[in-house]
Amino acid sequence: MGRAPCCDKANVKKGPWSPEEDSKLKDYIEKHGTGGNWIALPQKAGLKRCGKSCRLRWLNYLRPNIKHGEFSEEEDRIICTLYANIGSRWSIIASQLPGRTDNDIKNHWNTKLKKKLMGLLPFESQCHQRKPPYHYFSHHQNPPLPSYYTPASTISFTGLEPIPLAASNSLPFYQNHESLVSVSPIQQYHYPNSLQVFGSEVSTCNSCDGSYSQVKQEEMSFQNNVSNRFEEYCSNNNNSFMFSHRSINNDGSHHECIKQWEEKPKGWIFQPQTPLDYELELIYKQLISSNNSSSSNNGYFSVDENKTEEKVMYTTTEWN
DNA sequence: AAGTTTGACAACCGCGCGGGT
DNA sequence: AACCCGCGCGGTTGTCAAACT
Repeated sequence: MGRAPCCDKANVKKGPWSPEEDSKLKDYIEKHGTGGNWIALPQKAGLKRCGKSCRLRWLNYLRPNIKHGEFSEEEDRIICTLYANIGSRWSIIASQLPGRTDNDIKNHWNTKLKKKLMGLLPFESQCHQRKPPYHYFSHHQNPPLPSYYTPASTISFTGLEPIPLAASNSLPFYQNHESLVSVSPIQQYHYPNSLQVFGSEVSTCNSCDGSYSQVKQEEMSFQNNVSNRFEEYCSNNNNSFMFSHRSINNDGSHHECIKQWEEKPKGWIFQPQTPLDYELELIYKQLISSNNSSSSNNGYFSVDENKTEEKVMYTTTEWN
């Protein structure tokens, strides 16, 4: 037997609140208070609403000193710091931000801050979670991704052309006629003086058939080509970067390769520039840390456990 | 201009906790 | 100790407007 409903669902109004309902609720509470009983309140206030609905409306919208509108950089920073430490305890986080409600913060996190964080995650982690960080494209000439990243099913490296970027200090992108390799600058922080190249999430490689050797050669050639371009870039920018990647063969073994995006996404770049960006980077590091200590869901983001091996490989490889 | 997609926000739902009996 | 019940929380869904195609 389930729990008895808190109200008669058939006789309560649902959906958006009208100004009249807001007025009734506000007037009643200002005169009489909540009386410590939300269930009984709607009837007393003359509202055809569930008590829980009234409570939510009051707490999130009608009560005095509620702050609406844009979150400040400082508020974002506090949210990120607290989230990194305690996770999605929205009520606790809200208690540190006067005028903000837990619902408000939760929505803000889900619609903005989390997406920003997702822009810092390695590609493999992003593939199973959220949409690409579209807003980071605005700084560059590269057009946005047309849709979700999709796994590459073929590998064909015949050419390699750098993709010009608007910002002269941005890291380069490289592509051949079917694939594109991007660089994840965030790795620079997780592994000092190192970077990794990453592409599609494909976990098996069709280079495992009879033509393996040839494709492997092309892969290595492509990788070397990118490597050379990269070293050139790095030496021009006084940095020392290395990159690599592995694919999982059909038999479960690994081999080194550069991954690709089949739909020719033009890549994205994120470089920390503000205190908030560094807060997000902190969360990113903690995610990596928790990924290393446990192969299961870290509690912040759901991660496909089938990808754990690859994910850990990314985060434990030493680059010198 | 119309249809579709995306983003932001509001609201709902179900569960666990804790106080009262 | 066991049960009931309301509250609060976090996850999820719904709605609507703006942006995009």
